Amino acid sequence: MTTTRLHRPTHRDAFELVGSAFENGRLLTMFGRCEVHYDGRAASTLGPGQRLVIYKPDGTALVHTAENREPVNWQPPGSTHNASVRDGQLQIRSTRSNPTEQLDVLFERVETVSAYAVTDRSDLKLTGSEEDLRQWILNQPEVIEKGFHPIATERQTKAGPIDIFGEDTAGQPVVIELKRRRVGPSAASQLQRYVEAITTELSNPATRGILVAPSITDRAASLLDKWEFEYRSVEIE
Amino acid sequence: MTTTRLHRPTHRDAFELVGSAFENGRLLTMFGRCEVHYDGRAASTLGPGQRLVIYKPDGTALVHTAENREPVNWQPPGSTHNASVRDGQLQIRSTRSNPTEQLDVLFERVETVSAYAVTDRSDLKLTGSEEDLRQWILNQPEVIEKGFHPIATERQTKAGPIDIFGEDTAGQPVVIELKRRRVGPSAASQLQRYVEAITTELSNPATRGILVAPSITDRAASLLDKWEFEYRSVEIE
DNA sequence: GCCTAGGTCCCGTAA
DNA sequence: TTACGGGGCCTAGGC
Repeated sequence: MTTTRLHRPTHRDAFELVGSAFENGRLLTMFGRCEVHYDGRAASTLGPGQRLVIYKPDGTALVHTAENREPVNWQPPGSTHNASVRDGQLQIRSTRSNPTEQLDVLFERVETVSAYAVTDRSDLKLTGSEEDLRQWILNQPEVIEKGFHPIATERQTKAGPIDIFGEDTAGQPVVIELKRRRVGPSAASQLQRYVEAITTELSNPATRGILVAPSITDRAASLLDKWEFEYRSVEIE
Repeated sequence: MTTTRLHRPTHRDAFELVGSAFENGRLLTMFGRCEVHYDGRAASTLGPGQRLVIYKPDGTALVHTAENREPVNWQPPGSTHNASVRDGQLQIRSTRSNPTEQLDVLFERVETVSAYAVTDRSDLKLTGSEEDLRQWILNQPEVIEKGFHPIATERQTKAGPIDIFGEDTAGQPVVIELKRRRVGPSAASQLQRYVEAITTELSNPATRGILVAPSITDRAASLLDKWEFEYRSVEIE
């Protein structure tokens, strides 16, 4: 029996199903009128209303309204769920530690509960990431400039790892920061921190910084200008 | 009739329900074996497996597996959903423009479909945000230092808006960057950009920068040190 | 529409 | 465990 469903159950019947779903590692969906209380890194309350609530076997909890991609409340994976019936409400509490957080969903009425056994899965294959852009550039370094010679990826510095580190035809060090989409000021600052670290480490003030991205905002461009860094427009494919 | 459900429907029956749910602004959940294809800012394929798929009346689409808080695939609000039956599969395509993106969910078998009418709602009240921290500091500016005098919040500069701008007892400008949680290098760089902008704008090299957060990483601390900025540890109550 | 930064960001990876 | 940066980030608020 892979799916168990109840329509407008009593709190006690819902409680039974929910409890066994938590025990048996089922994926659980609930729809009904509820209020939600969260306390942890922040704190929130959500007054009564109809929501779709999802509990996953990995400890995730999601409270969704009819709008937006983001859940209005949630608990990350690693939490533990616990159901109880009290004061005429079905309460489901999800707790975790580090940080200590607690999410309470109080159902006044449950419209539907469904428990699914998820056995069949496969993994996502995604292309177009920053990693793909890096490989594409390493395969044709001339898109940076003629004679550019990559030496290392993820080269460690005191400021963190550099996306691509290399040398130009004059043998000067080049720090490349890659972004797969349009960049703002933070990417320019990130590049600045890396160039600063390499300049210090190599005692070579001729170290160049190049920001590689499909496009760039005005403020980011003026930061690059100030620091005498360069920009290469590179579209991902 | 607020809820309509089908268990192991034919593709044609599911198609009917899905279509009317899209038309009538219902919140739709589906569970079944499907594959998923996405193309847009990136591109991805997800092989056959059992997933929970959610379609919202605002155009949101979510594909959830049994793990993680994040959907494995999705479409943001503003997309339009369209169902069809072809090649023995129930296909639901969600498209949007700017950027142009397309999400196809191909159901090989639908275990459950549910359509919910969501009429009852209320809004989230959240506390503990950076805005709350700002108000708390404005009410007692001495937590920054004795005699600190706030002048403006969100003060505009060429580099962007400053969280809190003020003066110290010596009448020197003070730029405050607030963070509600532990900060890393990016927050220090952000502060640096603002202090730089104010220093230039006021032609006052004595401009002070203060980072206010519950805690700080070593790299962030050494950046503050280099730029001669200060740090105040402030817990959000 | 773009820009900027916050977020209970989540998430993976490396130290 | 913490630190750091990517993300199809999403979302809100300005302009």
